[in-house]
Amino acid sequence: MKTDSVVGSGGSQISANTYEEVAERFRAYLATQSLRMTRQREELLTAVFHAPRHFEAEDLIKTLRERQGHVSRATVYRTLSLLEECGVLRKSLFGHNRHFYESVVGRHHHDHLVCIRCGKIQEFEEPRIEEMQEQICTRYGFKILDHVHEIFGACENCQNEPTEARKH
Amino acid sequence: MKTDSVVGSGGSQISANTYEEVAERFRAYLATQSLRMTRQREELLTAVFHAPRHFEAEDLIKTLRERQGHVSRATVYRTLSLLEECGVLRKSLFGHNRHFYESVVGRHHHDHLVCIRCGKIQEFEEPRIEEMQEQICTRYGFKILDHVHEIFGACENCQNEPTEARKH
DNA sequence: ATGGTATTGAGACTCGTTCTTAAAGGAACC
DNA sequence: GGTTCCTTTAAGAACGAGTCTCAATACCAT
Repeated sequence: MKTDSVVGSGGSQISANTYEEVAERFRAYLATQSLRMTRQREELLTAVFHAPRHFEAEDLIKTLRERQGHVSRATVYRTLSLLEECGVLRKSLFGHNRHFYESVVGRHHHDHLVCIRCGKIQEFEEPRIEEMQEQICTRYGFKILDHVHEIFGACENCQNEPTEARKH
Repeated sequence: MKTDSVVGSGGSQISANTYEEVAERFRAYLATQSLRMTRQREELLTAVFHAPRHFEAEDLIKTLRERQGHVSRATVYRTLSLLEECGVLRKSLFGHNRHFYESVVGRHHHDHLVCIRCGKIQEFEEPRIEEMQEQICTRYGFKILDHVHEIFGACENCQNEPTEARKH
């Protein structure tokens, strides 16, 4: 996996890599699994490439529905999983229940500060935390496959807004 | 919130605090919200107190169903949220979708290594990570309310098991 | 072009969770 | 104790995200 090229923080497109590079990686992965490149998978890849930095599965479904080339819900979910498996996408938490995806090709690993009021997502990078994670896993003989590290709270703008009262 | 008494790692009961202390905290919270202590809420609290360290909402529903004092599903979820709000319970991730709860009264903050094969949960404490989190939030003017830091992977025992092949 | 897979769409289904509604239960006041 | 005014409850319907089923269709190596 190459993750050495870097992207400035704050952009809204997914990656510094070209569509062709990403498509190539996907195609290669499909080949290793004896899976095929189809019209739907290609269309999805394009949609993902043009999606905002952080998007939810339903967004993608909606986007694809609006175009002529319809792709079914099941296929969207199936393909998102494939893209996750081959390291093109990463799935994160948007609040305690919802998920969002983001493209990771050509980007450094990072985690998120999620504002629970306005939904804003701020990325952060902290290699020292990653390193400590590794140490912890070593300590317990645990083989790390994946992790979720999301911080929920209020972004600068939302801290001043009044809080809602409990509704009975 | 007092969280200064400590509990050894590995026990299966939830906390060093007595039931009365926890009940008192809950009652106090209810009072501040003009909510009432009811038979159901009391029964749930007892069930939570006797639940294993990490449990899911459905476990609790099942447990309560087996006793005479039945509590409805909706009430269980409502009460779990209340217990979370008042700092008695914490909700964490058990795999990318499922949730589990654990009691936090009288316990140090910790996070989890979750084995995705056998489901074993290993707790870990790393104050330096927490501290860095704080720093990051300060850097972005973010007010942290909550965080999720779960590491998924294979525990020592499960690392040797063969992996399953893709099913088409 | 053929054949053997892989893939797809549509909708049924699951699962965890929340909502709705009428009925029952507290609490405060008389 | 009775009245009044909430709050709470149970049961099941509803919800939303995601998965499964399966017959029809698309790939692609030959």
